[in-house]
Amino acid sequence: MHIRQADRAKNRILSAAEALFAEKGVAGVTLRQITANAHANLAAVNYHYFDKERLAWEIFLRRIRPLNAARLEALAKLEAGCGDQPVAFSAIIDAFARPLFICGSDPDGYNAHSRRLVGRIFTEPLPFAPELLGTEMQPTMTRFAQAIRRHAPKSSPADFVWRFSFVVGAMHHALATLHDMQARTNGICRNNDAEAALRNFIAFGVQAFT
Amino acid sequence: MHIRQADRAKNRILSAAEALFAEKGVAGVTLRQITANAHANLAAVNYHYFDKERLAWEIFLRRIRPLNAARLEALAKLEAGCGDQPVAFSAIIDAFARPLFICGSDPDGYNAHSRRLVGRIFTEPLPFAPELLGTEMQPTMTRFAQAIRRHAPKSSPADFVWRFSFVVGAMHHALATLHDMQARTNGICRNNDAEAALRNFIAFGVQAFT
DNA sequence: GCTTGAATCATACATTCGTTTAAAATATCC
DNA sequence: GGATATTTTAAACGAATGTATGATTCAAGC
Repeated sequence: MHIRQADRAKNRILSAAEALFAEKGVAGVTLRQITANAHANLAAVNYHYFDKERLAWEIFLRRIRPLNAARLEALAKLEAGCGDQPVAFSAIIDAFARPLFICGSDPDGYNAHSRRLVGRIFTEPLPFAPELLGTEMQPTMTRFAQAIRRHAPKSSPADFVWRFSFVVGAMHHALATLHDMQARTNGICRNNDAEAALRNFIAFGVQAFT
Repeated sequence: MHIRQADRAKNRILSAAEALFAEKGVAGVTLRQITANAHANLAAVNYHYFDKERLAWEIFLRRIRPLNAARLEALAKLEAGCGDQPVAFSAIIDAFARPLFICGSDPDGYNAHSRRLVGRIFTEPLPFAPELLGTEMQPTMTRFAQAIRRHAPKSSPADFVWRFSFVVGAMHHALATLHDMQARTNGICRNNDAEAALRNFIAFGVQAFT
């Protein structure tokens, strides 16, 4: 039943637009490019997503929401799992970063383009960026900031916040540039090597807070 | 002599466009917005800069070129200054970051918008981005990577390259989001506090490589 | 098989985009 | 101060943009 031909175009548009937005930014992509890559009609975007802005909103939300849910769930499971004994610090960083580099339980085609898209979130200039960051990202950020601060050597609030910001920046920059690592490292790193990125980032993040 | 009224519009366009590009990205800004903010005529952009792309090119180059020159000069002076004794490691990170956060000898109106613009360089999707990064950024990057690697405990080439990439990412993310720190740190940090950002980043960078 | 609702399609709309033109204004130099 | 070069201006251009329209095709239920 219901291998609906109906939502095929709708989903093709979602994938094509995600890839294009990740490469060129939302403002740098036209609906005609999207529908051409998706092998769909121009009017299909407005039919299925009302307008370009809501399409972008849905694309970002489709990734951010399950990602942050996975991060919070991993952190909760972590803190609940080991009773009163302190949580392994690297496990917190892992819970923070792994869903961004390697998709967890909610694949839905999470790929290199998705990573690059998520890496754009903080710098992509969108009308709904403040709301998106405020409602979807900020709670997870403060939640992890608290967890990290609890398990790391104390420093002044300002020092800690700066450090946290740097670590987040390193992570998102890595996501946004993972597709181009080979050229920028003179061939030492491979492109889109998410496993290596995650492994190295965890070590990096652990050290940053200790 | 020659306080030319002539290039006033030319310079006003440069400043207005830099601020707008920093906020909304190149693709998200129209020539009409630029010329309106610059109190100049629409045709002035094409007259003084030929087209929008060359305007963007000049804007990025105006910042990157003196910045990288200042960084390389600071590093050279550092290595020449202390004979055979090892260079203070924090001084290398300082030479790397200071020209980005606080303008050195080549002000020319370097300000909060300039920082945000420079912070965009790695993620801004421009036709000339590969060339810009390759010819202007890459040499400085490899030069500092060598200097850092020489004065830091040895690690495998891959590990070091990952770490270097993370540090660069942290730096550029900080530049790109410095304007919005107060909201994202629940009021702990001030907006556009470049001195605090630099101070904290140096400590962060030193630790990342030791 | 026919009807109904949804999806796709070709096409056109009104704006807005970057760019061009040519005249008006301004600065520069002898 | 008048000739010359440079800059600014208003107006318009074609092309490209997001969106809307109405017909057509498709899938499903009775």
